[in-house]
Amino acid sequence: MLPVELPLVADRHERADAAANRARILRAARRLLAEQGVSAVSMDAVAAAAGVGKGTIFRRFGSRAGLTHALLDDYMRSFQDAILTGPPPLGPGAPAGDRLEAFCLALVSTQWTHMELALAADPQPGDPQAGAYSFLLTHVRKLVEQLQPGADAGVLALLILGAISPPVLAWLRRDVSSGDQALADSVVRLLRGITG
Amino acid sequence: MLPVELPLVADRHERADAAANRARILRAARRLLAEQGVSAVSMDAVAAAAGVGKGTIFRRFGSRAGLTHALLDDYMRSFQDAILTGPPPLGPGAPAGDRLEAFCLALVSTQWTHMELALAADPQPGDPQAGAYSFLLTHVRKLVEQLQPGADAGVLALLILGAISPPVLAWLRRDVSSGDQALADSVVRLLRGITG
DNA sequence: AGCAGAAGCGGACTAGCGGTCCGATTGTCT
DNA sequence: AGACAATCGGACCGCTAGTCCGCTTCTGCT
Repeated sequence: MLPVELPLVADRHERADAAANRARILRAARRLLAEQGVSAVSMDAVAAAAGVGKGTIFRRFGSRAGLTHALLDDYMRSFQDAILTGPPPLGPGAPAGDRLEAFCLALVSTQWTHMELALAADPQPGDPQAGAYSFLLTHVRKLVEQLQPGADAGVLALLILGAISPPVLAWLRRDVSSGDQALADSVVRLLRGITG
Repeated sequence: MLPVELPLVADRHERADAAANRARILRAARRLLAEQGVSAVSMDAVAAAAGVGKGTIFRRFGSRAGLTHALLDDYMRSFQDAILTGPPPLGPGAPAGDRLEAFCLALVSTQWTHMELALAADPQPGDPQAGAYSFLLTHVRKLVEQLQPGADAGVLALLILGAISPPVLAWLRRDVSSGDQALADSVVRLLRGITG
């Protein structure tokens, strides 16, 4: 399940104006998302902010989900790198329990930082765009397989990712007045059932 | 946080035709949801299926969220009763750990049965309609407080409910080929970090 | 350099959504 | 029976994601 070859990385021969427009679209979308929140990121709004026609966006990214996915790639790629080749405990080399804990805390932290984007990109069941998500899922499943050989690792992995999914974090940020430390403690505590 | 007085239970004097229409709307919505899935339940579709005008639905239920909430009340009410006054371990009387486990398994089972509805009613952060959800949250929080006095129970409760949230279950049903028993085992295993 | 054809572009257009509004209708109480 | 308020229906609004196609612009070849 290696890097999944995230799409749209540049066709062999992309025209210069097309490349420039893609960059402008991504920049505009990111700015809108950061400044006005997810509800402000309609395709029309992005097109207007980027100074291109709506057709251009759809030609480039296919759909709203495709654009979201492209935005996600940025920091997901570095997250994947940290897991696959970075230093322990996030990267290889540490015991599975430590890696699982580090992974969950890092994912929480990343999603917390990019909350608006994480919410927008939260994959719905059946979403064929779920490539990045399935990378996370596979990683967790492998760690759980080592930690709990008798369990159904696929199911457990899904439960774990659900516990720290973007909607949950968004609820937390809104309605629960707890520090980051309380959140980290809680995640670790919940994982103790798995990490042993 | 008692039963939250679920709304729309019948005004003091509701005209007979209005009551009949409300029943027809709910019946039609339930049928559409079961037969065609959540994406088929637009307000226009419900109106057509119920044989009433769209205005009637909005007069009755206020909004799409209100209608969803009304649909939810049905089985949520009995679920609340089972928790507040039913026999242990779901109801009062059993140790907190057993109650938490029983609660989670029962919630999974209920949502599994009413998957389409549960998905449609899954509250978004900041949703003022989240009354039924906040009942569940409070219940879990209280149990966690007993089990883990040192922890931030509010945060943990949210994480636990996130792990068995409707989107997670929907993913499971779609993409993971595991029996119900594997799911129950996994839930119990994850909770072991909390139940001790 | 110039040209031809492909690639890209923009924005009018469509279908469908949740939600509003108000003239016409209907039930209810006296 | 009659009057009045509650209720109804569906046209209408603003908005969305996504499509389509005539026009423009870039680029590789000669």
